[in-house]
Amino acid sequence: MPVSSSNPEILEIADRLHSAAIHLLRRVRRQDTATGEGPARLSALSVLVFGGPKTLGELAAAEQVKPPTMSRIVAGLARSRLIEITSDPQDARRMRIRATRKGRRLLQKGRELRIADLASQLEALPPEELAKLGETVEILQRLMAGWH
Amino acid sequence: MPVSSSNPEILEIADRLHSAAIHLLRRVRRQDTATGEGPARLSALSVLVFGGPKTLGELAAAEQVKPPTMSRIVAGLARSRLIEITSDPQDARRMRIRATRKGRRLLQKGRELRIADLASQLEALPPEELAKLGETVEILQRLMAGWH
DNA sequence: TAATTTAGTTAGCATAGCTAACTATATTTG
DNA sequence: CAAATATAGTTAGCTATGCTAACTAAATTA
Repeated sequence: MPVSSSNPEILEIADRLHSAAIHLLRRVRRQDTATGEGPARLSALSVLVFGGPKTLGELAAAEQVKPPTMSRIVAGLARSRLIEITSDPQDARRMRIRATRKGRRLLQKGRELRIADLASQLEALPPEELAKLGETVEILQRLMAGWH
Repeated sequence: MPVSSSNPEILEIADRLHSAAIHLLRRVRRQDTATGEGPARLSALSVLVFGGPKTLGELAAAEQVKPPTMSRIVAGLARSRLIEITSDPQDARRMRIRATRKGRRLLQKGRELRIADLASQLEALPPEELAKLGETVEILQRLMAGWH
């Protein structure tokens, strides 16, 4: 299916959606400095907290990075005691990586800062626009659940 | 107004919106490798293409990075002939930085790849949901225009 | 004119991405 | 069953991107 066949209206919406996502994340990312961890570590930790224990390879795939990159991210998280590593008894090559209580707490705190910042901005919207936003985001989430 | 007073409904919407933005950008970013330039350079170039010529300090502020960081990003873009640097005749300390034709072409190409990818995914939506998405994104854009 | 402020650079550090080459463990196959 | 192959992760070494501290040069202020 050639993408160039998209009609101009869809391209216009895609363009605005793309731009909105960029500006939104640029804004909320400013809260992350408070956690003391870099973006790659926070993102990997989030996968572990919300997706449960993973091997290094699974984590790398989820984050769309190569294994050597994830290897160092995991090393950093382990050094900060945010994750725990055990070896798989079925396969000694694999590592079992999971978030520690400290890791879950730190991620939760960082998340709350981002969400609270965003929510405080959304408060400026009139109720009916807010409701519409909520419905639309659900549409988007359902759509994106089928991606990859 | 303390953010912690946001009602749970707004927090829920903020959370979903945040998550949707993350997954959307993670998806479209995969197109960027085709440009041969890194994310910081593409983003700075985008500011120049859509916002017109800037000084280094203005660029750094727009990208929310410190001047030394932008200094190297600009050096990289100049080495690839994507931008052009002249000195301000009014103030010899300032640099006037602008995108070259090559820079505009490269940015446009990368943008098209992202937008086309996103648009092709949006085609799966029924027309009325697509229309609703378009309206909601406009609401978001108006809201975010007043941020910062 | 001298002091201060402003714009940008340089040096040096940490994080985050990659590929190529390696080790160690599993699996497959002759 | 032993040898070949495949798989999981690490190490080494490169580039890019973020920072702070300390610097140069130019403009402004006292």
